[in-house]
Amino acid sequence: MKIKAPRGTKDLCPDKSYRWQYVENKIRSVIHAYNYGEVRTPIFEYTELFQRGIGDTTDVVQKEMYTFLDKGERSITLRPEGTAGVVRCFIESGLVAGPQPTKMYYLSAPIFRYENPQAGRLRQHHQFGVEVFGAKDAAADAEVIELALHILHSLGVNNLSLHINSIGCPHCRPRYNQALKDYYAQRKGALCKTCLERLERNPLRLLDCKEESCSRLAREAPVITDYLCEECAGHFAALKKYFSAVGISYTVDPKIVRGLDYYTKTVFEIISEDIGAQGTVCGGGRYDGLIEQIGGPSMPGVGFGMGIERLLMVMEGAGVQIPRPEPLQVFLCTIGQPAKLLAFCAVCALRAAGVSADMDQAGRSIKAQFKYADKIGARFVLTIGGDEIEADKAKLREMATGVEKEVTLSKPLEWIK
RNA sequence: GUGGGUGUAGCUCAGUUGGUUAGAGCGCCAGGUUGUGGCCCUGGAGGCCGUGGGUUCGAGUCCCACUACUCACCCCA
Repeated sequence: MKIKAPRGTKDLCPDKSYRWQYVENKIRSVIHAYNYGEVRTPIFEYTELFQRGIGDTTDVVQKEMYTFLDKGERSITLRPEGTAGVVRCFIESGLVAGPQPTKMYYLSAPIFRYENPQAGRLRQHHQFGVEVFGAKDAAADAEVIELALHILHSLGVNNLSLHINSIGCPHCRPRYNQALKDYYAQRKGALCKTCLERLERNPLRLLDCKEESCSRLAREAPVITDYLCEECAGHFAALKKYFSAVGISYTVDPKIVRGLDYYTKTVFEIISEDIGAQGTVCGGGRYDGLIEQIGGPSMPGVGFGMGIERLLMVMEGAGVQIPRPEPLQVFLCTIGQPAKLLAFCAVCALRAAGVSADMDQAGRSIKAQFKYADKIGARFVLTIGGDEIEADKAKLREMATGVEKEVTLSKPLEWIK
């Protein structure tokens, strides 16, 4: 039985990794201007962190975590999202005592969820994400969303829509939940089975149901933005003002609820229509209670996660051309052992000077060496044999044109000019 | 966890109403004059036909189970 990669995981082979590097480089170059520093936290944490942070009753914590006991009987969990670990690090490292706000990002961080894989959904995926701690103004919400859009645009992705919502805070959300329950309680007959179950536990979820009868009810249901407290309503209004000030278009979508308990006030998703059913490329929002929840001071936070795999799918769908890496500059064909020694010295010298170079290591015929050089797309090929060694001259052949020029064998750095 | 689709060579796929040693193209390796790529020609390697049962004289082909991949629900990035 062949051993295969675990279900829901993907290898990234050399013929594709340049795409990831392109995205990563672009993200770094854009975020550089935003005053964010990179943070790298462990891919596993104590399980309790996620139970406290994400919420005990969420699907993620209840059925999607990779949790196990280590040899010291500690309950460990592979991180199912990025924010909790960064918050833990923020508190533990003492950054809480530094100047605020603190702005951090993580890039291509592996994320693990035990889900059933499908298009755009894996058991291990990778996220780019940002977190801003200690900024309560809606300017921070606006900044992270603008940052996400800026990065997407810089990657050539434009056919996306921004959906925003406010889900209130611990002061106003209970009132809305009650209103929802009252509304649905009078209409139980039209609800589907699962929605009847959701009614008590998480009424917000009913708004998202795809059943025809449920979604018809949802259209007439109370809207959360009508129930926001003064502070939350003001925050939401301020966010919209920032958007219109810089010309960001959005749709207010009361159906956006998010499945992580820590969100307050602003929540948003950036959605693509082109990559199948899992269209959310970027999602996030504000989490003003989380830092305190995890044992830090009472301090607001806002951030997002962006799925790298989905991002690449969107780029592919949009036909974005990603530049391929430079092919090998020089390949050395050799005949005989003395030529190999000489070639080895030459590739060392070329590489030391920053010129990519390689030589035959398979012990092949000259013809096969040329074929190989051709297949890997080498720009130049130079052949070394007895005659060349004796004369200290060799022909450097440009493969695309077939044009050859004579070079001095002992001076490899003069070959490529 | 639930449902649909699909599993034959590294890849894309053929394989007739079940019938003898399982095929093609591409790719890989090697040759086609002794030191030269792309085109062409020749040869080679590489498959327990996803796994396990069953029906049958005989199964890649029919039946069942399992498994993997895939799409979708749920949920999310």
